[in-house]
Amino acid sequence: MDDKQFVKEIANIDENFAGWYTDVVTKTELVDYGPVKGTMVIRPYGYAIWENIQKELDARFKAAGSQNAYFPLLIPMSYFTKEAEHVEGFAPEVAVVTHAGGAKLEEPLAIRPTSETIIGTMYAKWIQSYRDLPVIMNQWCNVMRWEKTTRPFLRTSEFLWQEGHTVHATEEEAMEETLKMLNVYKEFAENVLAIPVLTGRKTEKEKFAGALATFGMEAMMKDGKSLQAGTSHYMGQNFAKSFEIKYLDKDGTLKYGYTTSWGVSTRLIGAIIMAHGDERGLVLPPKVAPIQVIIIPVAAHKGGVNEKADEIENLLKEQGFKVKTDKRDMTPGRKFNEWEMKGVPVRIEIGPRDIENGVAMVCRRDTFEKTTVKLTELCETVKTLLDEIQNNMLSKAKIARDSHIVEADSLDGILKGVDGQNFVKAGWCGCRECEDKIKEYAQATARIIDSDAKEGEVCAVCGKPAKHKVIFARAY
RNA sequence: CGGGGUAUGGCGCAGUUGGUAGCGCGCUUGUCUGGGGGGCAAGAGGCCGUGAGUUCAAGUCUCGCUACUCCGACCA
Repeated sequence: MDDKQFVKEIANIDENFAGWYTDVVTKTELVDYGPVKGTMVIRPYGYAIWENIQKELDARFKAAGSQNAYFPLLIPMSYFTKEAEHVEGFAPEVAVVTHAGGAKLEEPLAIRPTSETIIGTMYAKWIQSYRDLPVIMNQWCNVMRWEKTTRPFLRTSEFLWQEGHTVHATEEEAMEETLKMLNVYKEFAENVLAIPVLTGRKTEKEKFAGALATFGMEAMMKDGKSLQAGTSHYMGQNFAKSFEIKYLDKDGTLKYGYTTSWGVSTRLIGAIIMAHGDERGLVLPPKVAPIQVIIIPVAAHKGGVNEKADEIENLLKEQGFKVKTDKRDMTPGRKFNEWEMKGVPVRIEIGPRDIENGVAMVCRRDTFEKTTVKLTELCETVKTLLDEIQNNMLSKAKIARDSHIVEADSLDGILKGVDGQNFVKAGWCGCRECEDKIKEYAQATARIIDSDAKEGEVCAVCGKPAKHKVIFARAY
């Protein structure tokens, strides 16, 4: 399918959202498929988005007292068996190296699916005293999980992420850290990615293998499905006990630490695509867009057009904007469409007529609004426009999401809700059976525990008194 | 792991009752164009996934294999 056909076929993105997503991802040159099933090659345009995400997150982590470090890719299999729930949860999806150096290895090596085990082992060596706490480290790396079905960015065998791992002296402090990082993610998602998220505790069924509590942030995609966009786990002393992370406290007794971990991945790029994309392709929030302003010279064969475009480019670059001038020998219309598909927030068209009048055409990606701007006011306009687009994208997404949250008090109500592409808030008694019934009946899972139930509220499944109000949704 | 589908040029596809492959896009060259996916002209590019079988003859029919994909189950 060529691009022209593509645009036609995605005219109604809700019709086949998954297909729309896959096409956008490949056609905008974000990724290519790797030779190994389920792996993706992140191309420069896609990777640049990731770099922007990294930069913004890293600043936040450091402000929260975290330091970056790096731990090995290969983890001895025996490390995994130390924490029973953890190994049970991850064993099915761990890829294992059995041979190296031309011989079979004595002990198989796991390719990290997550690094709690190896980091825990190292922390145990490093931590002696309460004076060593807290330990707050983060690593940017790749991990591998052999999933059965994969989709670029959303679920790939190998993906890039950051994983923060912390150790604290007390339960309170560790829980505080868990929630603090969850809020860092929330603030980041909303202010940088322009994606509103719901945060809250996960149910037992949905929590991380080995954690005492998992908190997550869930974002609503354009088709009403939910995407888990980040998680923060409170491990209690589970891992500390398995890996002997102990410290000598002020009172002279040896105590186990309390650990947490938190992570977000390249899945966030998928979230951006599915939360903001429209029938013409990607729409990137200015704060993560690899190119914020694309300049398109029109009738460039005429004298002075390319020179003017260069002049504008340099002017904007001096102001710190990410700018590119597209001088390829193609018709302008074609370039318009291409850069729209790639989600560039602002487009500037400059041709002989404009130069004569001392103006340029400026078009914004989020609303397609096109205005004539005096060249002398261009920098100002672009600056305001980028801010406006960033804000508009968030408020648009918020309105879209809030209008798709409904309440239900029965299984049928939940089914009807998710069929209508909604998040459904419902009472839940807290038992696994009812949760499973909802999954079976409505293909919806508990995304987060929204709040404690009030007096008189009942479980939507069994009718017994509800423990919590939970957000149910179909999920990616 | 269960059920369905697909495999033909870089991409998307067509190929009739068997007769040695065609279309659109892209690509190359030239030219006119250029403010929303341009026009004209000339080109390049294919062991039809793979192994066997039926036949004078297989992209086409039969069987096996492999890969990919969709829907379930499983999961960030």
